[in-house]
Amino acid sequence: MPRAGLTPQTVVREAARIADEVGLERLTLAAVASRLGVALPSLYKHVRGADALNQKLGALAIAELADEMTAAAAGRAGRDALRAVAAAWRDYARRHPGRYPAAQQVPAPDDPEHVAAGRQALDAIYAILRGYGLTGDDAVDAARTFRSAVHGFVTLEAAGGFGMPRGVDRSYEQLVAALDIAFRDWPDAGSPR
Amino acid sequence: MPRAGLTPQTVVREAARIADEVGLERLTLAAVASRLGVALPSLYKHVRGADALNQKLGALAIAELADEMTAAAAGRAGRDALRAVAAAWRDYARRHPGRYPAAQQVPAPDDPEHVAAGRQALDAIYAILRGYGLTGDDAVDAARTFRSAVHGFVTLEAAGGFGMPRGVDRSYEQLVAALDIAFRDWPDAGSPR
DNA sequence: GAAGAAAGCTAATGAGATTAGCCTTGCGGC
DNA sequence: GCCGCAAGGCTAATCTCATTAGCTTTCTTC
Repeated sequence: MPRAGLTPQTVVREAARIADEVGLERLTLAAVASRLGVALPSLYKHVRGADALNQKLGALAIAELADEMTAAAAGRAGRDALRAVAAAWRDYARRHPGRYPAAQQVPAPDDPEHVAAGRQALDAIYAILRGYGLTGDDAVDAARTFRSAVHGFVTLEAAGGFGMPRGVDRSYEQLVAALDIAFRDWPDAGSPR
Repeated sequence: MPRAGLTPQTVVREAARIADEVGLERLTLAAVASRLGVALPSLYKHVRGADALNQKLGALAIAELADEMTAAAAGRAGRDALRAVAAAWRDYARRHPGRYPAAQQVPAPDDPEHVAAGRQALDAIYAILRGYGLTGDDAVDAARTFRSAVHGFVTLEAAGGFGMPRGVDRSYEQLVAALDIAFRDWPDAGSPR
């Protein structure tokens, strides 16, 4: 029998596809093995186990997300950049409902690519905030606010948490507009920086 | 041997305690049974299974959260109410790291108490927004923005997603201040209401 | 063409969820 | 007080999934 020719990468990629199809919480090693046409224990030659697969999936996802955020920000500034990155973020979460939650894991310190991808995503946000004149502690606070608002929105949306008939697209536009207003008139923390 | 004297309520409450101790994802029927001093299958006389327990846990949690939000809002208005409810929300999430994520499930339509608790939490938010003069579609958008920002923040915080040394308490204050600014100067959607 | 590492396999173990079916407790009605 | 019976708890069995151990086979390299 010829070999299946697996690599850690093919395993993680298949896991990503399955996660998007059935949801991250229903991703199992058994399903990955079945889809790749191998017996379950064979996967252990490529990944350390279910936890490690999850972490690698997170690294893949945050790298993809960071790339799309960076691309969206390219050539834009201020409110345009804010809107483009926010749209790219939500779009990624909607196209990849399984990968997206995996992307939110804290990068594993022993995986330099994971750490780098996390930093790239964060850098895309800081670049936007520079356009609003926000730096230092203000930028940290504003970046956390941006991440919170956008992440919270796409998470609640994915969970079906928005029941009212009011259009969700419209609400997201309003949320982004609210961020724009807040960033333009960023509240003074009332302490020296 | 005397009976253990379980009820659906005692089972759910013990599950809530365990979830807070070890995390919702590690909550198992086996652990609940063990803590209650019964065999695992005995639980099925009180809850339909693991999924149902999770849903009931969500109902318990959103009811608790809604109560604390309502209490925080009592006697306050405007920015004070906003700050108090936001603080109560984050506080609940920190005190109950296992219950909190369960509280985010969409209420089961066949559980009237669950639905009512969800509505109560939402009403607490609408009450705040009325203080800012936000009603109708604006209130829907603003409520989604508030939920997104606060839920996103506490979720990222719980996941350890804020790595920078900047104090997280301070960032939360700034997020709430940003919401205050946005609500006071709510962006016009540019369409008739 | 042989050696050896790498990749796959089967078998075994163990946690957890679920279902079926038994046994007993303890309450309500007499 | 006692009887009946519903409800609560149990054991046993089955299933899925994760993990480890150890065997076999396939490539690759010299």
